[in-house]
Amino acid sequence: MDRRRVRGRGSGALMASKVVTIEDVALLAKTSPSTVSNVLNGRLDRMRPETQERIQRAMAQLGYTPNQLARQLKTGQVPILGLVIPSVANPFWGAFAQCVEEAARGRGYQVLFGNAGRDPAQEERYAESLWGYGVRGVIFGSSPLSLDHVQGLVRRGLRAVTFDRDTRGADRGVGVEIDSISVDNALGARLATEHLLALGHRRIGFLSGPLRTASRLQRLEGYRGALRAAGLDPHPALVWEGLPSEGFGDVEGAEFGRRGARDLLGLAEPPTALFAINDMYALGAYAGARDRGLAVPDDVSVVGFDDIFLAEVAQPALTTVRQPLREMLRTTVTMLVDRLEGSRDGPADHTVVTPELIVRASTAAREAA
Amino acid sequence: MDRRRVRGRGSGALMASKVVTIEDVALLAKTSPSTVSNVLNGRLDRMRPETQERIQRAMAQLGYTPNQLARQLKTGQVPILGLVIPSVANPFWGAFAQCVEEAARGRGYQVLFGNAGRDPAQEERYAESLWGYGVRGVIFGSSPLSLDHVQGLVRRGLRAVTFDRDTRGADRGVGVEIDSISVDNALGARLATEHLLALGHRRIGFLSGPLRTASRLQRLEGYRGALRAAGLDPHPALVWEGLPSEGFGDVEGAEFGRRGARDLLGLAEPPTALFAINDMYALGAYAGARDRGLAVPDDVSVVGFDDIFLAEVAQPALTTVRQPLREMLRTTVTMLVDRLEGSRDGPADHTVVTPELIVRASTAAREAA
DNA sequence: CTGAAAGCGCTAACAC
DNA sequence: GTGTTAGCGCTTTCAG
Repeated sequence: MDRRRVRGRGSGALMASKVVTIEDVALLAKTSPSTVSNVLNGRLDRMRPETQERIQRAMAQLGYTPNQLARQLKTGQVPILGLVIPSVANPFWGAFAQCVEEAARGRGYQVLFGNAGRDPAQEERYAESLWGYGVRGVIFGSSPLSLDHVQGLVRRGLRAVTFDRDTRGADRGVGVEIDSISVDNALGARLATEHLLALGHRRIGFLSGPLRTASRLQRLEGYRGALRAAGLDPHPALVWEGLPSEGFGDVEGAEFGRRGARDLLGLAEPPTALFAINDMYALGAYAGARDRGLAVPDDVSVVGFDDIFLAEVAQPALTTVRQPLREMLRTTVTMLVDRLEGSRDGPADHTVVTPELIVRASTAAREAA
Repeated sequence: MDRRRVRGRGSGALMASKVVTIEDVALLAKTSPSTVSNVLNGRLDRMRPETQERIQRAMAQLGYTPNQLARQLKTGQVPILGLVIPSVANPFWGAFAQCVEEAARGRGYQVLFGNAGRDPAQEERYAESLWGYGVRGVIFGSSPLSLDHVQGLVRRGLRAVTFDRDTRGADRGVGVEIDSISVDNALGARLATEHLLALGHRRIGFLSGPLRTASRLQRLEGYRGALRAAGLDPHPALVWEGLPSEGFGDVEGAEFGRRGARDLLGLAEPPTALFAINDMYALGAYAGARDRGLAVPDDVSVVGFDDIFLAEVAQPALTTVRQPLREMLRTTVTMLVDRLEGSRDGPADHTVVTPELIVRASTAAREAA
């Protein structure tokens, strides 16, 4: 019983907290720890119903909560999925995290997340620390181009899935197993650009932050490809990349979009339409257009990417390329958990899903002008 | 060395993962586990520099990551803060989580979050499971009116802080220690309402989801108080509460706001201004007004609450009551961590911070009509 | 300065 | 059926 004494001591002493253990329960229920453990693990067939009941009463009475730490120290891993994303403050990643959480819950897992702001060093630190907590599966949302920083962990047994990042190249290089899932970014960009082209636009701006991400590069390619296919020459001046030094603008996506739109629309020969790298940028572009005294879609058309829920509420409702987040993330979690639990094996899987253009009110035919 | 063998086995076997332990490091560095432990814990004064160096080399060579689980099994708690919020998909809570994460990181803590959708049972489940992981401090974002569901845990030693929920009453009732921090909701609502009143509005709608939260009730009171102070009689028909059965509309806040605005603006004697319970509702109200063929602010003025980053980007920019989230959460984390680490003690603290009205473009003087 | 040993709370053999 | 025991990887006295 003296185990009950206050624990914390020494400098920075952690505060006391009385902890009820399996042994306390066993004592009260007049049985042994292992039997209690058996009820914890659902092996009820190994005891008389009355024993079980006694134990359950004891647990309730003491307010017993199993110590997962101890439990997992044995099994070697915890039912937690790590989630590394640029920033939850961005509605897209917020929704992302939510979907992951729902899917994980369905499989009995919880989610430990970290904002890494797309900094590889930060991502690595997270992955390391997650590993330390017994987390054996992590999802990387929109990772930097290289995945070198997690290779070590992966080689040690970390199961990872990247979102929005086809890891096929990386795999070959180092021979590690990294599943990936992503939308067909090039196709999405092409759809968006073709839509604008069909509306008669010829000068189409590409609004993006630094192109340091696989998906962004692919979107740029899709945009260029569509332009070329239409016999147009992609003009570099119409591609706005922000200032590399300023980070990715995940939190301030809208602010970046605003600035970019303002810049692009201030050109001598301004674009009549803007394709934004994502919806936050697109929404920012609305404000940028307003700053220039231009109206969407009358003076400029705007297309986004992602179809976050704000796209529909926006004024005007945003035309955008939808990626089926919820479904994709359900798949992601399934892949990951299956790998963790050993029910899935074999080479890395690279799922690519097809995006869809959602036409709303932010795009219109080019003015006769 | 045979410890290195594959671990997983039995049904649902967890996959193998070779784990490097402190002992492996000690072996390679030709020293003892306790000395390695000492370098892990920064007690470098207890060894010769060369020993330390040997150890560090060994750790690097083996790719050693300390097992936090084991470590914390000893100390009894992990440097993780629990965060229970309605839904990260809501930009307000996303930003909230982000701020908490930043502040926590500054103190060496990570964040484990759960979406509880304001369901007390779900909140309790989270708190329980968090406790099981050794999490001893949790932040509850906008909790339900009653905190009974976590009292048990709190009595066992859980440190909690509630956001947006003054727990003074609860404290007295059960004698537990729950710190709280919130904005002065009544004042905020009053500021918003008075602003509208000053602009000449007399029929002001109150747009909210179910009033099952302390903060929402307080905002309603502030609104009513301001109306009465102006000699106006708060009309119940102008208070829109949604359908209780539909949940709080955290994810779909905007959708709720839209519906509510549509309802209110469809009344025989429609309001000329709307005070929304939060910015998401307010943004939704823009769409609702549009649905009725009304323009903001020309036909209806709209005021929000929170000042999420979208408020500024919105079209028109939203007039709103700002709560200084980042600062509040820094305080919250400080309070909590101080309690956890024993450097703060004593009775529960109830911080109430003063909100500020930010006037932007969504409010205008009432038309002569 | 360094090492040996005793647990933290739980699980999983293996006896009884 | 139920209890005993030996660790999981680490920290922490307490001896050397």
